[in-house]
Amino acid sequence: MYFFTMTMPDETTEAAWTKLMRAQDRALSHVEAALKDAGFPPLAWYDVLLEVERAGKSGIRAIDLQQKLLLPQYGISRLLSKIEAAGYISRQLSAEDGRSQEIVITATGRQLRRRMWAVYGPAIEQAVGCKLTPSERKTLTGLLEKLTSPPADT
Amino acid sequence: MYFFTMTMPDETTEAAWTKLMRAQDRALSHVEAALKDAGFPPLAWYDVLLEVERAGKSGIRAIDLQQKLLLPQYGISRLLSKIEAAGYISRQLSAEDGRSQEIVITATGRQLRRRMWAVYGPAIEQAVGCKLTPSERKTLTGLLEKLTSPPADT
DNA sequence: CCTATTTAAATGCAAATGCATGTAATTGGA
DNA sequence: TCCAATTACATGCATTTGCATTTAAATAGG
Repeated sequence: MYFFTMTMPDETTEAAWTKLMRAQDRALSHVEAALKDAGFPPLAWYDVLLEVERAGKSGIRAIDLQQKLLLPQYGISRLLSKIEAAGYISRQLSAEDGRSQEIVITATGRQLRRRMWAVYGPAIEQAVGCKLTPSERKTLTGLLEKLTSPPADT
Repeated sequence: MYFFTMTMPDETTEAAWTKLMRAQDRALSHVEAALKDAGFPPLAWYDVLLEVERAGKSGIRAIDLQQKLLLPQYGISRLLSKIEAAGYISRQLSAEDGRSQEIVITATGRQLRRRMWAVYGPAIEQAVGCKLTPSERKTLTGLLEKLTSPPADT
């Protein structure tokens, strides 16, 4: 038999929670704004292009993208439609699985990704890199990593 | 005369950026899901109710809420409409400034905030508190605080 | 081999969001 | 005092998102 206490957070937890929300919002806003100012599509496009580019010639299935990018199924579906319509990727039916599709990056897609990185990279540097020392960045990464660890059950 | 280098992020910066995005997404999703599962409105409602409650009898102006919560002007405007329609706050015209309104929490609003906290608190504890030691939480908070510091110009 | 279940992806519809603009009150010159 | 600029807030419209459902293909069980 178990007693389980629905423990309330202490001040250090509340503070960490709040700062996490604020810091992420700030950093993300900065990056999204930089992309938009430069006339580029949203960050999500970059993430897709990067993964699809990494997948190489054989491409990647939508469902695998979905898992990598942690987006809902309909989110990926519609995102791919837009990126395809813009000519940066192509979707071709999978030979093995008729339900599936292989997504491949196009030449202009590769180009767009590269040009976006020229804005995205410095924006990350401004939002995160230059605010912390290398050792602080490692510490931060380690602590955030712990937060991402599998949720304690129930 | 200045030379300015658009520096690219190193691996530690990229890692910190990525983890920040992931960890925040995880934590926020967990909390939002907990609230939704319990039949409560989104987190933003809580934030509003808390600030309005803190403001006490005299209330708080929409624009002050806007600054505290870092939401766009139209976001606050519509959010307040919904929360008011649900009966948790009341908006009354300001005596001093005819453009402005004083927002005050209602009894049921106070009650809702308290009931939400019973879910929100433990959810934060699960998402953040129990994953880190108190000293780690303090370190994390400090590092995130640095990220929120004013942006380096241009 | 045939049907029930599961899986991959698309989509209709309603709600939420972003952007630009509108309205009304206040402030700040000249 | 009068009018232009600013400030506080609301809202129309287009886009995006979330949810539930649909379609079509693959798999599993008998």
